[in-house]
Amino acid sequence: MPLAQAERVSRRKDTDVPQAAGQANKRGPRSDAMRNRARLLAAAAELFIAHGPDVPYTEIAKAAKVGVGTIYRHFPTREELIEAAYRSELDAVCEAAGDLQASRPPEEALRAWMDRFIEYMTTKLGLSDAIRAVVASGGNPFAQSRDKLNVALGTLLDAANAAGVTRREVSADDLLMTLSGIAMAAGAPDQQEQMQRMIDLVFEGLRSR
Amino acid sequence: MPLAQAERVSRRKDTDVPQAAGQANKRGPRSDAMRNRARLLAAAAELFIAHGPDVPYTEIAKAAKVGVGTIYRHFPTREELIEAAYRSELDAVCEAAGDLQASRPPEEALRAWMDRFIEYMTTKLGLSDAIRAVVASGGNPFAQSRDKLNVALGTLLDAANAAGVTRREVSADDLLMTLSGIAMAAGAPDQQEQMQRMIDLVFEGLRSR
DNA sequence: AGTCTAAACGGAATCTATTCCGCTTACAAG
DNA sequence: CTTGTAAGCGGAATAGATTCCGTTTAGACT
Repeated sequence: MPLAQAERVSRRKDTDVPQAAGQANKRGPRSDAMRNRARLLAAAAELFIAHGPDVPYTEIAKAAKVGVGTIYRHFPTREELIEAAYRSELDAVCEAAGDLQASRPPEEALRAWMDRFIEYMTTKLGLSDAIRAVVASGGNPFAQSRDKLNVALGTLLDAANAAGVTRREVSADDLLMTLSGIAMAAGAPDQQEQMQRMIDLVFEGLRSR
Repeated sequence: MPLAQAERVSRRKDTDVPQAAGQANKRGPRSDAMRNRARLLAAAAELFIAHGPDVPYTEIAKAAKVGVGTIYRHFPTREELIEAAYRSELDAVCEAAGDLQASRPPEEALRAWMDRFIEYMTTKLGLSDAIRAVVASGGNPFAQSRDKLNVALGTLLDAANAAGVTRREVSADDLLMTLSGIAMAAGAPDQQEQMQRMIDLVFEGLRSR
């Protein structure tokens, strides 16, 4: 049972290093490591599009000209790899928040973004059982992206709050997780109808009365 | 990519057989098959409790004195096996609906059952990433159980509707799926707090205004 | 009792995931 | 320009999942 998974050290300065605190941290990632990571990402993105998210690691490794071990080193789980490969699209979802906010009334903008997010989840991530499992599995669903998403959604939510259409008690993160849940539970992009109804349900719960 | 999964024929009379309709159906399952299935279930339940939901198939097969092939024949996915093994507990959840309804006002009963259901999901199913994935993945989350759950929840929902505390538009199945989603998204039985807030959110959406 | 057929079986064969570790290399310090 | 060393690497080895197919058997029919 792979409960505790290894964590790569990132280059952030003040991560919880066991030793003394506040010391300038070790060394950055090596250049070849960065090269490999980039090549891996490129190869993976290509293969995912071509053959779905279940392509064997050996294939990806071969395409990227690295050993399988290297994949695991950079992306301990398949989902992290998938997430990273799709990161740019997720970013687009986040950016959409700004546009929506600028072009529509708060309530509508919020709702539209919710739909957009779910669409992303079901389309891109929905392809894979595995990724659902991980998005689901506790801790840090979309790792780095979660923060960004929270900011995006938070903005919309604040606006809606300010406009008095939603209850302030609901946090962006709770809403985000609930939406993820819906995406996962509803499954494939069919189920469209049920999914809409589920979002409606949540949206209703969000609304101030 | 294991998208379309084989389906066993059940002994129900009028399942969607491709051939001519309304004809008395083929033959029932063979006696040895039923024996094996029962033994498999018993062995699996025991091993799941003892070693978690990830016990290798070979172990289960050995314990049940069958070949691995037989496991796959009866339960094409690990999750179906797990679900079947835990069926009785799920039934208990369904039955709880009756008790709750008898002992509490509709709104409270409904809410309590929602909590109960989530508890089941996170406790029993929450153990395994894999099962979340499948519960999630499209089609028929908990197969046969889904019906039973819908009936149970439906009863409570009807009562709440009758009492005027909830909006009639929300169907039991939509609610059920939304709850599953929450259970999956929230992950482990920690996250308790966030989960409660998410349920609150949905419950609020359910309430008539 | 004997025969026939579809259902069911088992487990070897195959495929993929994941770990592990000895070798290689970037790069900082001297 | 050396050299020391931790970071990084590859891929063989291991372990488990899943498929496949030749063999066995329940049970219907005679």
